[in-house]
Amino acid sequence: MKIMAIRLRDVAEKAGVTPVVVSRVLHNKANGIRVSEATAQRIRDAAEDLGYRVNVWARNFRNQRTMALGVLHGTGFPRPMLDRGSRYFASLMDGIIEGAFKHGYSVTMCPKLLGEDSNDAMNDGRFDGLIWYSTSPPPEMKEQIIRSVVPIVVLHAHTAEFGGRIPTVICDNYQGIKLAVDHLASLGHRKISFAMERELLSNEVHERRDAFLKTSEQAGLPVTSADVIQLDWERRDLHTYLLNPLHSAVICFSDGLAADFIAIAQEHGLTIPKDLSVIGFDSTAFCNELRPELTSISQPLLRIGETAIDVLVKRIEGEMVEPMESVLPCTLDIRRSTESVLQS
Amino acid sequence: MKIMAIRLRDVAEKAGVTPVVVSRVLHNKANGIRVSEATAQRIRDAAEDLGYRVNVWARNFRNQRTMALGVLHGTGFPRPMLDRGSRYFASLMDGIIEGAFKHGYSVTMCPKLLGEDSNDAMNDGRFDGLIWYSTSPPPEMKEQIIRSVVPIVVLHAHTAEFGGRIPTVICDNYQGIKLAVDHLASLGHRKISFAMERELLSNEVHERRDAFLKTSEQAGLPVTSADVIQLDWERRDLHTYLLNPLHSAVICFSDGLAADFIAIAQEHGLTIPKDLSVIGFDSTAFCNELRPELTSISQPLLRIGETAIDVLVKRIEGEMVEPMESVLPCTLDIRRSTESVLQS
DNA sequence: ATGAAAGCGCTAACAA
DNA sequence: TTGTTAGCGCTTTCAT
Repeated sequence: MKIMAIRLRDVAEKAGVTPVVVSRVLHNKANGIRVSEATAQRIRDAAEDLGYRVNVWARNFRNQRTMALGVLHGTGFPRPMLDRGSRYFASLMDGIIEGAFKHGYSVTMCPKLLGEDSNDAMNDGRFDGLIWYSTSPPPEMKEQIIRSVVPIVVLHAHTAEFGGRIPTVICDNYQGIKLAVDHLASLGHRKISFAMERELLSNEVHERRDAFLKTSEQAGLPVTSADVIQLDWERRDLHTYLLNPLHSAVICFSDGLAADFIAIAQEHGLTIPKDLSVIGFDSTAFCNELRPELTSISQPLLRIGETAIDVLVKRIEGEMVEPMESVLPCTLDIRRSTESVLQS
Repeated sequence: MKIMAIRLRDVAEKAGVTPVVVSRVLHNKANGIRVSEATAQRIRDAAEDLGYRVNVWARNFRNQRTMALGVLHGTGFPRPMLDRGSRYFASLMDGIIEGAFKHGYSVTMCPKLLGEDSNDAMNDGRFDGLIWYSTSPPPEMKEQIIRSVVPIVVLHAHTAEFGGRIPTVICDNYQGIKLAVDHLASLGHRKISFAMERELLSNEVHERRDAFLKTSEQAGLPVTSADVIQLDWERRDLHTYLLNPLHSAVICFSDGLAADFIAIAQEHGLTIPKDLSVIGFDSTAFCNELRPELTSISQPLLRIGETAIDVLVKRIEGEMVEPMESVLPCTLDIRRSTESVLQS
C-alpha cells in the first residue's frame, strides 16, 4: 500500500498544461518565467491543492549533482562514534553540518563509506564532494585521494602530504602549544611536560610534541625530550609516572588524555591544580564538566568543519582554492586546572 | 574540468556488449546471470580496467528507492547539536547510524529537514523513511506525521499520541525511576526529591515526575509533589533551593541537569555525595567525567536508535510492526554520586 | 506564452 | 545467451 507521491505531471494535468510549464512556474526562480500570470496562478493552486513537492533526487539526477557531501573516515578506527572519548568528532560534525547547510548541501554518513571501501565513495556518484577525516592515511590511501574523481578536502593534514594537490584544513598546532607553554611559564612553572599516546598514529601528535620542545626552549624553560611522557592505551605508563612525578605541569595531547591524567593523578592523591597543573587540547564542551574544569587549547573545531566545507564547495563549483592549506589559529581557554606554582 | 565517471555504457562498449548484459554480470547477485562465462569475464575485465563503479543514485532512482533515512528534529531547538549539553543526541545518533548501516541504509542530515519545513522531508522523495525525534510535537505536527507519505518512527513518545498509527520507541521511564528510588531507599534516604526543568515541553518529564511520586510512595517514603523541584533555564531557582536544601538525595530529569545540580551544590559548599546524593538520567558517557562520577539511570540510547531503525525498515518493506510501541527497559549505573545516608 | 523532444544512468520485462 | 524497449521525474533546448 505504497502511497504515490504527487508528481509534476499530476500538477500539470490538473492545471491543463504540460510538465515543462509547471517546472518553470514552480522552480525557475532565477530565469524569466515566461508564463502568463493566469496560468501561473492556476498551476500554483493545483500544486497547493495536491500538496506537490518536487522529487529532489529526480531533480538532482537530471542535474547530475547530488547536493550531498560525504564524510570519510579513512583509517584508524572502524567508525567514528559521536559519543566516545571527548566530544571531538561531535564538534567537528557540528561544524561540517553547519557549513553544508549554509551551502544547501546535505551531509550523509553511510556504510561503505565509513567502513573500508572508501574507494567507492569517490566514484559511485553518491557525493558531490568528500571530507576526509583521518589521523594519518597510509601511502596508498594518499594516492587514492589524489586521484579521486570527486573533490576532496582533508582535515588535520598538510597539503604537502598530498603533493600540494589536495586542499587541507588544520589548526595552528605550533601557535596553540605556544599559548599553553607561555601560560604555564607566566604562572611560574619551570618543569613542564607533554603527554602523548605512544601508539596514536597522527602527524599532529608529532607537531605538537615538537612545538612543545621548541616553544619551551624559547620561553627559557629547561625542557628536553625526556620531558615528553609517552603513554600506552591502558594508561599503565601513567600510573608508573605518577609514582614519582617530575613536573609541576603537563600539557596533554588531547582533552581525553587530560581527563585521564587528572583522574589518575587524583587517585594517586594529587590535588589538581595545586600539585599539578594540567592543560588539554581541543577545549571541547566536556572541559567544563571535569573537576576541576580543564584549561585547554582551543582548536576551533566548528570553524575547521565549516571552513573545510567552504573550500570543498568552491572546488565542487570549479573554483580554484587559494591558499590550498587553511591554517586556523588556536586560543587558550583558561579554566581551573592550572594555577601559579608560587601559591603552593 | 569535471572528470566524467565511467558508466555502464562505457564498460559495455569496451566489452562489445550492451549495457544490460553488463548490468547483469556486475550487479545481479541474486538472479541467474544467464551470461556465458567468457562474456562475463570479458565484462569483468573491462570494468576492472576502466575502474567502473555503479552510480548509486541512478540505480536508486530507477528502483524508486533512496536507501537513505532522514532524522527529523521537529520542534524545540533549531537544530540538535551533537556537541552540546550531555551527549544525549550523539548517543542516539550513534545507535541510529549503527542500525541503518546494518540494513544498508545511509543516514542523512540535511538543512530543510532539521529546520522548519519538515513537511518537505516527508514528500520530496529524499528518504525512504524518517526518524522523528522531538520532545513533544504540537498537534498540527502530529497530524502531519500521521499523514506522511513516507514511513515514520517517532522516538520518545507513545503510539497512542498518534492515534495508534505510528510506531514509537521509548524507554520504560516508570521502571527506570523506580530503580533510582529503590536504590536511594536502600541507602537509607527518606527525604528525596525530583528535579526537572519547568519550561521543558516533553511528555517524558511528566512521566518521570509521576513515576517518582508513585514509586516513592510504594517504597514507603514520605514524598509529595512539594518534593518536586522545578527549575528555570538559568538555574536561579537552583541557587534559591540550595540556600536551604530539604533533601538528602535528588533524582534529576537528565544528566545535564544533574551536572548543573552538582556544580552549583558544590559552589554552595555541599560535598557530593556526603551531603547530597545525586542521580541523573541517560547515563551518557560524560557521567564518568563528572566528579564525583554520576550515578545515573541508563536509558539504552544506542538500542533505542537501533530499534527505531529496525522498526522503520520493516515499515519501509511493507511489513506490519507488532507491537507498535517498543518500550525498552532501563538499568541503573551506580557510580560515586550516591552513598548511604547512614555514613554521615 | 506554451509545448515537444531528449536524456541523465540504470534495470525489469519481454523478445529474439 | 544476448538484445531491445521503455521509463523512473525532472529540466534544458529548441521549436511553435
